This record gives sequence, structure tokens and C-alpha cells, in this order.
Amino acid sequence: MSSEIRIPKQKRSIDKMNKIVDAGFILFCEKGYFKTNTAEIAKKAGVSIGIVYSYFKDKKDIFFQVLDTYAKQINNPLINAFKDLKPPYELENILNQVFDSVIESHTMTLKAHEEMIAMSYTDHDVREYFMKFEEDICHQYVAVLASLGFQLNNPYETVQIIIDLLENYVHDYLYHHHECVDYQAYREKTINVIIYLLKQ
Amino acid sequence: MSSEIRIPKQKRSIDKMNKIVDAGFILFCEKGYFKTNTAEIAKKAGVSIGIVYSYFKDKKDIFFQVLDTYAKQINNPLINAFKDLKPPYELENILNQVFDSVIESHTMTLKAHEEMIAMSYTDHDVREYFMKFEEDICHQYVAVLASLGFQLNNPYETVQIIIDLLENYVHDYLYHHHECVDYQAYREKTINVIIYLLKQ
Amino acid sequence: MSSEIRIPKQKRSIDKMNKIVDAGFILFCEKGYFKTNTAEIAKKAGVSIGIVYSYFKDKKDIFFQVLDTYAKQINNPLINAFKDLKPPYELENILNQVFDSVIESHTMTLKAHEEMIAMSYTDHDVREYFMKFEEDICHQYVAVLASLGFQLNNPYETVQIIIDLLENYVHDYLYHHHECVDYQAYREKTINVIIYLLKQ
Amino acid sequence: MSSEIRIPKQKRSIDKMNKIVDAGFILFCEKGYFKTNTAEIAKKAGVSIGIVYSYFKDKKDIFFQVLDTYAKQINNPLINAFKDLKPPYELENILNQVFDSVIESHTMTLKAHEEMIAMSYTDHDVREYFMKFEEDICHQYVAVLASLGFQLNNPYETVQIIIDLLENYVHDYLYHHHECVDYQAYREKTINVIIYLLKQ
DNA sequence: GATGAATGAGGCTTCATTCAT
DNA sequence: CATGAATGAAGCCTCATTCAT
Repeated sequence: MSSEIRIPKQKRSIDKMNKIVDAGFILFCEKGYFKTNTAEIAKKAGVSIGIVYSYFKDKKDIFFQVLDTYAKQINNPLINAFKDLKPPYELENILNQVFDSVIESHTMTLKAHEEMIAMSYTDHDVREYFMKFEEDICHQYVAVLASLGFQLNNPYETVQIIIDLLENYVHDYLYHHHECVDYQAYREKTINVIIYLLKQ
Repeated sequence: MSSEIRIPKQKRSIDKMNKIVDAGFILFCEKGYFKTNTAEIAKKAGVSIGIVYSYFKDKKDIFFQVLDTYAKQINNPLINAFKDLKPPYELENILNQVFDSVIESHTMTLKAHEEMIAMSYTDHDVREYFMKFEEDICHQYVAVLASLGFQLNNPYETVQIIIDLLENYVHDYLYHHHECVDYQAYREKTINVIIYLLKQ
Repeated sequence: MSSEIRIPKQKRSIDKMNKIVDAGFILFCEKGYFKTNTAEIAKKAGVSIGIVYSYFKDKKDIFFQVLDTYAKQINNPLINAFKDLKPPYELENILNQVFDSVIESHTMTLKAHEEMIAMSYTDHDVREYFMKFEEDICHQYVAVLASLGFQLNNPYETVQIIIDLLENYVHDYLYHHHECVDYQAYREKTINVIIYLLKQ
Repeated sequence: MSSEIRIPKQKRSIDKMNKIVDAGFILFCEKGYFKTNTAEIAKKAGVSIGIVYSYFKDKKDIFFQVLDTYAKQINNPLINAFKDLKPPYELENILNQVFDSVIESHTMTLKAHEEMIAMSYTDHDVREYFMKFEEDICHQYVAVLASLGFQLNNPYETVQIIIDLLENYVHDYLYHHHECVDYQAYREKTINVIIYLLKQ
């Protein structure tokens, strides 16, 4: 009979869980899931291995909690970008703000994002989680765009393309950085295309 | 140090190498690099573990050969798509053929592609390889488009966006398949955007 | 990188370390370093392989700890031999006591000594360690002889020769045992030479 | 039925055997027996692995042949040193010539000697061989000294000590080189002791 | 509850030896 | 005869997980 996983209620317990998740987040980002071991996570979290296994079923369970945390971190900035818009409210300005906001939040979580994707290719459960996450984002975007007055004929498809364009730009900009590419022109072109899509 | 890596010249040796690479390819796609062990690769290739290590320095070396094989598989179809064009030569028709061609070749190698990306996040050498590969593709596209008479103001940036749009579509279509998305409309919209980009 | 080497503080842990070192000591003596495997050491020590690697970085690290233990075992008897001297304090009597003492301590550690030497030929680090050890012994002998009132013109060189003579005798006596040699006469002759050296 | 070991008669075959033994000699000296593998030996000898196993039963068999070769190399110079003596025939001069001769031949074979000793600690057969070798040397020395007119009361024991003194000096001089030792004084003292032994 | 020592299966790799060509 | 590709047992080491204290 293995001991049950504790669901923490007390503040101190929640603190500990968070520390473990944070440690996992950092290490998974730095080294990837398979190259990170649980002892390291425990050490970085400042707790014992035993504690880790009293809050989490196994290593993968830690990963899922990290996923959740990551999702919240990435999710809010993206959507908030629209809510925090500053005038003038023309599309290009809006999109530039969104781009900046996404770049900022990605700077922290890009490696995380990649590790999640990496895992999602290999692990069925992660994949499931990830796809649900992407759908949520998609729905939120559609709602935000509707609230901004855009009446798109194929909102989900349009939003999917826009998200992809945005993600690809940010990704390339932050991480890949091919030498042959002028990233200012790249950004302008991407925004231009998004505007084209939104105006249909 | 001690044991040299054999570079096979004889047909039978090359066959054996290919079998190992193929086995690696399949297993890395199915289970990911870290969940595949060398014994499995040897077994699936129908050879002994020892022979694997006489052709490859280590497990990662197998992965690189798989990368190479994959790169060639994915590379040629993409470019050939333009060469095998059938009339009528209008842009939409051309792009539809390219999409079909890419979908077809990806069907085989999608999982591979994803595993490569996954690895590229974690492993520096793989990343290096992958970025060089992506740049090559980009240059080839630019050349093909030039030969087709397109005079783009920012060719590399435009091609980058086009490739991303294409990849994202194919990727989502083959793998993610979000329920809320109409993939026919998604495709049309994507092609429409690409045409918009090429007409600038 | 990942797994830290534990430095045991608790008695039980130190016991376990000692058991591993002892097991290593015995096995290295019996079979030599290269023919002893880590699983054997663990088994003889009555612990799991894992625990071996939580106390020692690798197999060679075990060897170094064995070296240390051995050095202490061999070192003290040698020097103590002079301190435990019983009257009459004439040189021949003293040397005979030293010979007996060294023979006694060597009986346990001779094979160890040899394995150390063997390793020192092959492994740079072991060699370094061993030479330092030999120098220490040499200095201690010089000090002991000085404290006994011997005023030698070339103390280090004399001591080096004496140590070698002593070691060779003990070694041959305990281990080689050539049939043509009368070991009583061999011993007397050796002591005679040492006295000759000390009287210069 | 494993194939018989070939005993080469033809010149070409003997050449090949010698090449293998030479390669083994060099590699065993450089890296030690356990860190040298048969493929390396074959390669350095310029023959195929198969050839190695047609002349030698196994890896250890190669080692024994190396031992033999080494023994002859080391043996002859030692004894010849006495035969090649140049006047004036006083003892100190003679011994100095012997020392030089031994140093010269050891310079080549010191590492070999050490590796042999190392092996002799671990391997029973090697040990047997080695002890026989040492006894031979001893007998030869006794004979040489007799022919030079020395009438020793315990010839074997005396020679044993002399050989040890000689070996230790050469060994320390060539290999250990402790900083605190003046090797000229060390040598003079050693020769002085040997003379003392021979005059008894 | 908390700790971290302990376990041991399993992964990667080497290499002495054989044998088909 | 000669070759060197092939084998696979065995070695070193890691690490997810458990459990005695």
C-alpha cells in the first residue's frame, strides 16, 4: 500500500509544493525532463526527497504540475495583453503591444514551452494536456477578438493562424535567430499579415 | 579512443548501417530518444549491440544519422514539390500541390520531425544541426521563388513566414487536430495569406 | 554532476563506508583492481551497488580510499617499530625488532602494497599519491634516526637505501621465496649492511 | 574445435609474430595490460585480428611472449655488462660501468618491467614466470662473480641484495625521482655498500 | 510528518574471441 | 591462409522510488 498523495491545505505545505514545482520548472527548462532527476529537484526546492514523493505520485506528476504553473504564466500575459492596451487603439499599435507583451512573458518561459512541446511529442498524457491548453488559448483569443468588435468569418481558423504567426515570430526572434533574417522586417511583415487576416 | 568507428564501404555493411538507422528512426519516432535504448535499436535492426557500436560512436551518433536521413527525406520532397508542378500554373493551384506534397512527406516523418525538435531543445549539437538545416531549407525556398519569377522585397523574412504557415498547417492537420477547427477552411485561409505575402 | 558524493557523519554511515573500503581492500588484494568489479565489492561489503556510488565517485575513488587506509596501516607500524623498542638498545637488536614489526604488518598488507604499486605504474593519479606516500615515509625515517642520535652525512639517500633493503627483504621473504636463498642468512646480511650504512 | 595455434617456421610468419609481440610490448608498456585491447595490438602490428589469434591462444598468451622478449632484452645487457668491462678493473669502476649499462637498458624497458611486475602480482602464471626469470638472473650473477674471482660465503643472498640495491637505485633514478634525494650521492652510497658486501 | 539512506533494475558501452567469406 | 565483421556477456554507473528511523 503506497502512501496516499497529500493534498496540502496548510500554508506551509502549499509553500513546499510551490517550491518543488518552481524547482522542477527551472530544472526542466534548463536540462529537460529526462536529464533532470528527482534528487536535484528536491535539493533545489530545499526539501527532502521523501517530501517530494508525499506531494507527487512520481516524477511525471511533478511535470504536470509544472505544466499547470507554466500554462497560467503564459496564459494570463497573452490575454491580458489585450486588456492592458493603451491608446491609440489602431490595430498596428495594438498588435505591437501584444507582440512586446508576448516576447516579455516568453523570455521567461520559452525554454519551458519548448520542453513542454518536447514532452508532448513523447508522452501521450502531456500531449492531451497540451492540446487542451492550446484550445483554451484559442477560445480566449476568439472571445477577445469578438469583444474588440472583429467579426471574422472563420474565427477559430483565423485565430489559429494568428497564434501560430505570433508564436513563430517570437520563437524565432528569441531562440533561433537565423543570421539571414532581419527581425524588424520579419515582425512588420508578420503584423501586416495579421492585420490582413483580421480585415477579411 | 580505442575502438575505431568503421566506415562501411561494402554493400552488406551499408545495408546494416541503414538497418540500424532505420530502426533508430522508427523507435525514436515511436518512443522518443530517451525512452529508446540501444539494445532495442540493435534488436529491431536485427544486429548485435556490438555491431551498432562499431558503426556509431554512441547513442547520440545514431540519432545524428537518423537526423541526416530524415533531413534528406523531408528536404527533397519540399523542393521537388515546385519542380513537379503540373499546370495550370496559377498560384493557388501551385500552393495546393505544395501543401499536398508536404503533407504526404510529413505523414511519414512528422513524428521524426517532432522528435528532432524535441531533442534540439535539450541538446546543443542537435540544435546546431537543426538550425543549419532550417537555414538550408530557407535558402532553397528563396531560390525556388526567385526562379519562379517572384521579386520579393524581403525574401528571407517572407519565406520564413511562409514556411512557418505551411508547417503549422500541416502539423496541426496531421497531428493536433483540434476539434473546433475546420481544416479545409484553415487550409484555404493559409494559402490565401501566402498568396497575399507573395503578391507584395 | 548530478549525484553528490555523501560524506558520512553518522556512525552507521561510516561503518558502511568502512565496510566498502575493507571489501575493496580484500578484493583488490586478492584479484587486483581490474579483475574486481563494483558489484563484487558491494556484495562483499553487504550493501547495494547504489550505496557504493553514493559514497564513492567511481571505482577508482574506492581504490584511493583503500590506498589511504592501507597507507595508515603500513605507515604507523613502521614508525612505531622504533618507538616500541625494547632493550637492549644495540643496533642489531633494534633492527631485528624493526624487521619483525615490518614483517608482521606486511603479512596483512603485502598484497595490497603490491597492488598499489601495480596500479601506480598504470595510473597517473595513483602514482602521484604513492610517491608522496613514499616521501612521507622517508622523512619520518630520517626524523626517527635523527632522534635516535644518528648523524648521517646523506640522511635521505641513506634512508632510501635502508628502506629499500628492508622492503626487498620482507618482500622476498613473504612473497617470492626463491628456493636457492637462505632467508636467515639473507636477513643477517641485510641487517649487517644497514648497520654498515648507519655507522658511516 | 578451436583451431590450433600455429608455430611459425617460415620467415614471413616469424616476422608477423615478432611484429605482434613488439606491438604488444609497446602497448602494454604504454597503457598496461588491461587497458590495451587486442584490436589495437593487431592494428599496431599491421595484421588482422584473426592472425593474432592464429599465433596466440589468447590475450594473455601475447603477454607471455612479450615477457619472453623482454626477459631477453633485459637479461643480456645485465650479464654482458660484466663481459664488456673495460680496464682499469677495480671494483668501483666495474660497478659504475654495470650501473650505466643497466640504466641504459632499463631506459627502454623500465615501463615494461613495471608492467610485468604489476601483472605478476595479479596473475599466478605471470608470477611463476617472473620468479623463474629472477632466479635465472641470480644464478648468472653468481656465476659471473665467481668467474671474476669473488669467493662469497653466501653468494645467493649477497647477489640478491646486490641486485635489489642496483634495481632500486636504477628504478628510483629513472622513474620515481624524489626531490629530496641527491642521486649522485645515492649512487655512490649504493656502490659503496655493494663493495662492502663483495669484500666480506 | 520528515528525512535521506538504501535498493537494484536497467542503461550505455567495451572487448575477447569466433567464424563466415 | 587471411580478414575483420559480428557476437553478447559483462562492466560501470544512474536514478526513480521506497521505507526504516
